[in-house]
Amino acid sequence: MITPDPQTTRIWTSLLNTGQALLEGIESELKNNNLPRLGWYDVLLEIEKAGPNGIRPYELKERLLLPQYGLSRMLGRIAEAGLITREEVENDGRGQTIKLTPKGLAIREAMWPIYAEMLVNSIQDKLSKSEAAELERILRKLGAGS
Amino acid sequence: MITPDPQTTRIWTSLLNTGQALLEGIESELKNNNLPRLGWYDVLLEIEKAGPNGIRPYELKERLLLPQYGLSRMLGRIAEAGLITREEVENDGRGQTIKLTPKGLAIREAMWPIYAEMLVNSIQDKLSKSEAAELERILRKLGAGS
DNA sequence: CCAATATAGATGCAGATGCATCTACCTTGG
DNA sequence: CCAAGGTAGATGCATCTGCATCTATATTGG
Repeated sequence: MITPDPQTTRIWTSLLNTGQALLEGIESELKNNNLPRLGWYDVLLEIEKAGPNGIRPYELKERLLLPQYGLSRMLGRIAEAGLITREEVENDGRGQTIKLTPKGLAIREAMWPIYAEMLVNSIQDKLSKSEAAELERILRKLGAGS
Repeated sequence: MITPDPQTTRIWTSLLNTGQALLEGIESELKNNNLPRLGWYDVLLEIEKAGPNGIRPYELKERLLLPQYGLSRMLGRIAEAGLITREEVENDGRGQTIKLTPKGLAIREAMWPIYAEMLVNSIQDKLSKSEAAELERILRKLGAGS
């Protein structure tokens, strides 16, 4: 039977734990500042990047690799909070166009400094330049051709 | 304002994505084989390691770093599935002792080959020995003194 | 033109998680 | 001995996720 090297197991657990710990740290900082969860950040940013014409949910889904039902409900909650609007689409009766509201933009911008500071403190400051490069390279290898 | 190096952001996203992808891969393999989720594995293994005298939930909580309420409910579900028993404790009327049933042991053992194979395929085989060592070292640095 | 099929998005249901709180029991200081 | 505080574990509530399925519209092959 195939048995992984103990090192492999250690890598696996610390990969998962490290990611989780960082995530929880960021989430908790956001919550302390009465800001939405990190998941919203990516969505808001992606909508913002799409520009004033807005973006269709299915495009968001593809770009962010979110499951369709998850995105659908998240957009519902984000819209509920007044951070986006959902408009009907001209030539496709099934679809909708998502646009950022000023409030949505403001919230996204308010999240960034907190997010950024956590990234710097928890990752950047802990690694040398060469370690960072090495880590990036190895993670890319792990992700590739899964 | 503090702004992370783009490299830092890339590391963060691929750290999270890689971990998520591996996790989903393993979970999905387990599900394909009608086996429980990975979360149960750790719990079952820890109970198994505790030996025939069983283990108290609060010890499990400490060893696995699970939130108390999460563990409590998870033990409920695992017991429901007949994989563990919960007995009263002699000298502590508040507590209970968790023991693995034969079925619990069997399930844990059935999960391992699948888990193991995924670890080998998704991590071990993708990295050279030195990359693995380097990754382990760097992850440890990231986790330390958070 | 239209039946079959595909696509966009929503939703009912079950399971899981976080948070706060609750109950029951135990320990300790006066 | 007992009141106050601590510890073990459970649970109500809201939120979130996965899965399957549903509705509505669009596209396509005959």
